[in-house]
Amino acid sequence: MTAAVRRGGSYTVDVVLLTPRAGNLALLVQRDGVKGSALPWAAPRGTEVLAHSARQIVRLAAGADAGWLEQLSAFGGAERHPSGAAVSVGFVGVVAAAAAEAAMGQSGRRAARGAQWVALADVSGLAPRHAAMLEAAIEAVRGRLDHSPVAFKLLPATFTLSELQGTYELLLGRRLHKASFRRSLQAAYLVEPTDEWRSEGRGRPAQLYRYAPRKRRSSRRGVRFELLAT
Amino acid sequence: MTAAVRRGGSYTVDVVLLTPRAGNLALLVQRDGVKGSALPWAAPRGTEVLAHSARQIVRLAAGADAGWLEQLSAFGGAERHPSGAAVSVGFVGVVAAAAAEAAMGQSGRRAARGAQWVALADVSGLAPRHAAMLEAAIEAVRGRLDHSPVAFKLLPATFTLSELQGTYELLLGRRLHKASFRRSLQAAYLVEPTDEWRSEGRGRPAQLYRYAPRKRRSSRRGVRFELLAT
DNA sequence: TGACTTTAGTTACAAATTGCTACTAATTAA
DNA sequence: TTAATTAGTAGCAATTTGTAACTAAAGTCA
Repeated sequence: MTAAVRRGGSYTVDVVLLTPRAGNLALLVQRDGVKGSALPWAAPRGTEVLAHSARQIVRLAAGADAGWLEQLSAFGGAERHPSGAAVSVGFVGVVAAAAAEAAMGQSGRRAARGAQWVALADVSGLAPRHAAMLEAAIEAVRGRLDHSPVAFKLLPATFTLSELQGTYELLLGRRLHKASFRRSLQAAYLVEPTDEWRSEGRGRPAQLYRYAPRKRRSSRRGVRFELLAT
Repeated sequence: MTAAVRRGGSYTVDVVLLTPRAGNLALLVQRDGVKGSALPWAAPRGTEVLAHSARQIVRLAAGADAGWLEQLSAFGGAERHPSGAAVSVGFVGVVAAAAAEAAMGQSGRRAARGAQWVALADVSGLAPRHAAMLEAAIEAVRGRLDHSPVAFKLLPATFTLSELQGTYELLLGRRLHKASFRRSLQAAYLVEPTDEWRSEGRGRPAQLYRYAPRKRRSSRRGVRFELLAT
């Protein structure tokens, strides 16, 4: 694969794949021998649709499908890629906890050899370009949280509102207020209650909801200058 | 240039460059002979920093520097590029009206031959990949208007608040309310008044302002579900 | 001159949104 | 039973937003 890149001077597609794990975010890395970790990547030939390449990389490396997958941007220049490719197209994706676990389990292992989930805090030894992609990925997830169903794709088909809020807090890296969160959620018509309840140890049982967005118009509001001094 | 792309199987960098013109947005296109229009592009060799390539393309094609320039994403797959390249990295940029005019003028022409500004409504004959880039560029500008000083870079160094609001309206494609716009602007500490006033025909003269963002913390608010049903 | 038009800029207020505290509800543990 | 723990709701003060109506300073024209 590396040889193909060098010969053709082609490009690579690389994926930052995230999953929740023990209350934190974990990243899928490939560990080959003694060398550091790397994001899963490939060097597609010809005119394949970029998103297809990315989906294929996820399937091969994680042994599961990404619930959400979106392109970041292209990375090039001085920051080096493990393959030596001049340009790399980055993608971010998320995999639900259950799917990630299943593919890694001893029994039905479908993930690639050498692939493993590592807590974000413990990630080290990435090539410069991969480190840049990881940073861009976190920022992209936070920026698109309002407009993409990222959080919902990190959860199973039914979930409690506390789990949903916890996912938002995990991705945003800050706490949210319960009442405000639910009020905003209600106004957005994004979930509908099932008639199931889950009793998880102590405390009052929580009602399960499913993601079922109803059509509505986007609210056109005035401008909001979030622009900060450089 | 096309030959180089075919031989190396390399990538291209393409730029969607916009400027205000007669109350509308205009796009910089290259018209070569009878064939349709194309966005300005290049096929950098080796490990050049992508943003540098983009800046160079702007300078050569428009004969001026972009006031703001940001990467969109990579485009590949079935949508064809004029060069036949497998992947293209798109950029969006804006040029202030004055700079764009100066470079195109008969006297000090520094823009490339065949380059011309065309009103967005009149653009036609773009290759599929370039059409996709243009669409993505408009969306990107609207999405980043709150976080990037795009509008300010479209204006001269000093401007009236009505001109600034008009620029926002042009980019967003919808009207804004005067009092609300000014209130938000004030709260963001982005501009400061000069002691100059401009009298433009009839009506009360307007005070000139300059872009001078003051440091402030980004407001951390609760979540906002802008997510719409697909 | 003085009424009218045009554009700039401000004020004021009702309506909607938000942050937050304090409550009630339903369960397990002791 | 009582305490602890988690789910969910109510209500209210504070802030933000949409909007109409105002004042201000210029030009136009009878």
